[in-house]
Amino acid sequence: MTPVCAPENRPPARRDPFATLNDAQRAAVMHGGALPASPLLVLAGAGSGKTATLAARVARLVLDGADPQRVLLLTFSRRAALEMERRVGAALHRAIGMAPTQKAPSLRWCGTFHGVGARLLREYAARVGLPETFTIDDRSDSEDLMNVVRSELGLAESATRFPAKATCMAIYSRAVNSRLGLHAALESHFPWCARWHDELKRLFAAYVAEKQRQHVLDYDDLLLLPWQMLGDATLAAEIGARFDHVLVDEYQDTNRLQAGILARLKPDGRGVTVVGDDAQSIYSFRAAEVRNILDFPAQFEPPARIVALERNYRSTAPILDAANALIDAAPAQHAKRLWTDRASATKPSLVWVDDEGAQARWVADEVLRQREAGSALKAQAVLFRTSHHSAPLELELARRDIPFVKYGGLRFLDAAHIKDALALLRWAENPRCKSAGLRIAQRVDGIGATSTRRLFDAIDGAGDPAAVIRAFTPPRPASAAWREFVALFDALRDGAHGWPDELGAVNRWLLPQLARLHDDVEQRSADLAQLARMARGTLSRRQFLTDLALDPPSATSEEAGVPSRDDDYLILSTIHSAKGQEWRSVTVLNVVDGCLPSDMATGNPADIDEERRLLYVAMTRARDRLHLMVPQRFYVHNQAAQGDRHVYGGLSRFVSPAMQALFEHVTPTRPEATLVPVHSAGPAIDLAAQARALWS
DNA sequence: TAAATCAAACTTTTT
DNA sequence: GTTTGATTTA
Repeated sequence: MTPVCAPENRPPARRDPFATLNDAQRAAVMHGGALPASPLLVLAGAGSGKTATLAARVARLVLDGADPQRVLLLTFSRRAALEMERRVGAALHRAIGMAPTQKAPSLRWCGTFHGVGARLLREYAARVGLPETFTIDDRSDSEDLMNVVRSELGLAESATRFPAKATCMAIYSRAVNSRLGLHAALESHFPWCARWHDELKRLFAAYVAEKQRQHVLDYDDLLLLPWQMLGDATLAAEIGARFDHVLVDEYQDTNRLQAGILARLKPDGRGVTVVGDDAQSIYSFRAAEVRNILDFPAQFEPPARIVALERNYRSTAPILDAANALIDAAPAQHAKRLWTDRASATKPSLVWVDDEGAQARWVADEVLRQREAGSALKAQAVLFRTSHHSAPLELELARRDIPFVKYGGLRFLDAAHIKDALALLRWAENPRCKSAGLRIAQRVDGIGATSTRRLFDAIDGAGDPAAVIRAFTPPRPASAAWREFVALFDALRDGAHGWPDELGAVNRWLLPQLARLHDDVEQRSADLAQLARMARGTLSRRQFLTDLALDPPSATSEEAGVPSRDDDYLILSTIHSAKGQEWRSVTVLNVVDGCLPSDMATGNPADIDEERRLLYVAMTRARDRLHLMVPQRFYVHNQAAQGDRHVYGGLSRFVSPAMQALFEHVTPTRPEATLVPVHSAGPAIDLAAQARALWS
């Protein structure tokens, strides 16, 4: 974690929690004095104490009399929000000299744009014509709904293939979040779908109508609707006046819609602080717009003040040199240069291994070596571009009994049985919700697609959807099973079991259905029990569903296992999920062309630049040790055209010869001599020619 | 006629 | 391992 006390290790002064800040940090913290100040942009390089500075600024504002209830703090993830709240609390404790047991004033408005958006929409629902009981569809629910509408409009049967549901959703989302509209979204990011413009427009209109009919919001609505709400001058003034200070973290990863919300909330920028680093912008696939941070200062008259945090407290000089060399090759943006005084004789290493198997073995060896040398597993992380890149390593770790926790990729909530349980709750909460209903109805033994369609045709026209569900006559063979389901549904509607006990009833009903459909009921049953445990801390079904939709558990085993708190485990994470974190030792897998940059992202120069920043983010997570792994050969699964095959990638194009010189080169000795060096000269004998000669 | 069952394809990154 | 499409079964 980035230290609040700078490395000089001065004892923290009791009444001045800011004594340890460096000059730039202090400037950011003190900017503007007590009243809402002119806008401020803090350019915070990797490891420059960004979180500490932002937390200190909030603490300073509160000490100077700001009302914590009137501070809006927007973060990128719920995890970052919690961390920020903790740090602000700690800084206040130190400043006021509170006992550690005393609670610091809590920040009521600290969360993600989506989370805060959902909250505002609930509060203002009545005034903007929204049903107060709306539920939130996650991305896969939205895709399912898009698929339903797509079929209803007959687009699935087009002579030439119409974009798949996920693509349709991506286009819709891009059009909304970029605020550029359908035409521009297609031109810039989906040119191969541009000829479907008119059909897509029709599809999206129907999709929106369907959401409204179902009292359902998707992720994009949580930004779009607040933005539209703030388009009303009266509401904008009223809501804007509720906040004296608005601070936004990770501003480089906001999209135009989010920037629009900020602008409508605080048109003159008074009291606004944004923090970020354009070199770490890695979310453009989610329509994040680097221009937000680049153009921020000039939005205002006079322009916003810029403070750059350039001193890196995290990494050793050789690691930082390598990272700087990498990012220097990127098109110049906000100019800044990270420096550190953490000298070290240890260069980062480039580790050349034969293939992914050798990579997994080497990493496991190295992890154990470092642990023997006194570095806890938790202080070490292995990062990778895509979730499945860690699969061989996970096997190797399991084989050697090395515990690990994986962040990113497939989530707990993505498992089919967990979705079933949540869909059941969601359907009880909102019987109009089709993505939930379609899923659940078909879990009932004897109910399939046709019966479900008939059911929803009836629901669509009805005033009381729950009554339709109760009165529905299923096909004869399914009637007993349906009665059983309706009994559960009614109990959930009436709150007969109470919250969170009703999850027990849900699981009792669901398990037999799962047993019928899958054969690994044990694990699924354990997952459902885990879900029930997670529900314990929540107040109501609605809150539980909202929380989970907006803040899914980020690690596959974060909530799953029962690893006691002091257990030591290795961290595995996608680079995206590693944002904002740091470890003593970082190993990056598959630093080869095709993985980094991903072959999915080699389309245009902007995509390549983003892949470079991704590697930059990965490298700058390291404090003392950094290893970039270069398997000479790696396996590609299930390619549409050729099936599984090996690919000879070679070192990532981002690691230029000049940059390579900044690394130690490690070539583990090979156990056997059967491995073919990739860069050997031409073959001395030509077996292929001999084989051909047999038939000529 | 509808549901269950079986075979085949598909997996970037995430609020 | 899940989702989709095709075939078999009630």
